[in-house]
Amino acid sequence: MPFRLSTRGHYAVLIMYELARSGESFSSLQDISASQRLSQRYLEQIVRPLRQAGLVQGKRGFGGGYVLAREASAITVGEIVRAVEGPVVPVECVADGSTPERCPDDCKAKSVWQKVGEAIDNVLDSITLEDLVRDDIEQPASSKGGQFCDK
Amino acid sequence: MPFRLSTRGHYAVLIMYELARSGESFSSLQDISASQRLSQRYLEQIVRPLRQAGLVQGKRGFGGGYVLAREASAITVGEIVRAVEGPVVPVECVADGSTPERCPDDCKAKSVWQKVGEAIDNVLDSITLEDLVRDDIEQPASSKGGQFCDK
DNA sequence: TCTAATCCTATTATTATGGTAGGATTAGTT
DNA sequence: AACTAATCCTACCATAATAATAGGATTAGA
Repeated sequence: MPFRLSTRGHYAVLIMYELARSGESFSSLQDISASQRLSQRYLEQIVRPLRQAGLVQGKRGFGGGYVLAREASAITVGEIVRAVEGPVVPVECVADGSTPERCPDDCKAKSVWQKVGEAIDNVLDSITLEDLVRDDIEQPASSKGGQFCDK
Repeated sequence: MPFRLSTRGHYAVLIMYELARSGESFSSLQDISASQRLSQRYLEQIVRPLRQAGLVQGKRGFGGGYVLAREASAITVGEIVRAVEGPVVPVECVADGSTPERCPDDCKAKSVWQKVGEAIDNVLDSITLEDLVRDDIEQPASSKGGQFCDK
């Protein structure tokens, strides 16, 4: 189906959401993956680009884990997704490095995909981690345990 | 690269664009694929769901081909993409048949993906084939030949 | 020194993508 | 009637991306 987000982007947002809920204290991936059936090993791979992008800070050794590198209000979902998955580019010919030979300037469909990309970025950039956490407070969860999607 | 559209959706729009330009006369896939290096056999597969969705009308035999089943102004890019690729569902848990066990009701990220999906649909549904063709008339192409993207 | 944790680099199974291929059917042309 | 251009239908396949798994190195608190 079109315009799919892979599990990497999906899980990345969920990890960041958990970190935002944990506030200042370091959360281990073991804890984050424990409440769900997600592989800790897989989450390690997903966290790496988040760290490299300066969105989280890792602390090694006993008692280590991750914290948000910034306030939750200063981190958008868009930053998270792009850090893990790269830029939002629905179709090749809209990408930065796309050669004009592969897509002539007068390609009319191009503007459609550009608009789609912008619309996606707009939505993602308009939502911060704080927004996600606040919603959680406003309408308290009826079910205990994790709030992750999918497996 | 998140939120990608596959070549099927991409090519489907380009096919429909060509049919919109051809007006009432039947255009063969051979003609449409000839100006580009797209496989006619592959286009056949892409056109089928368009026909099944009632967007185009096929005519067999010598001199056959395809025409738009409706006016270009009554066909949106969204219809085309969804006919070929299925509904716009960025993440599984937002899909219609998604089981609640796989995604609890209180999943906060869910609302994000729903908003993204709606934003994409809004853009795609706001653009008709006529819009694409009209843009083409307004700024006449400097290059002759096809205006397709990618290979 | 033990252990819990982050880090780093491969490897792998599954799935989706992007086609190709073979043929059947339809219908105009000669 | 034969030929040919086209749509139709079904299956198959090679490659790439996805989604993990795995082995191990490093760090640092207890």
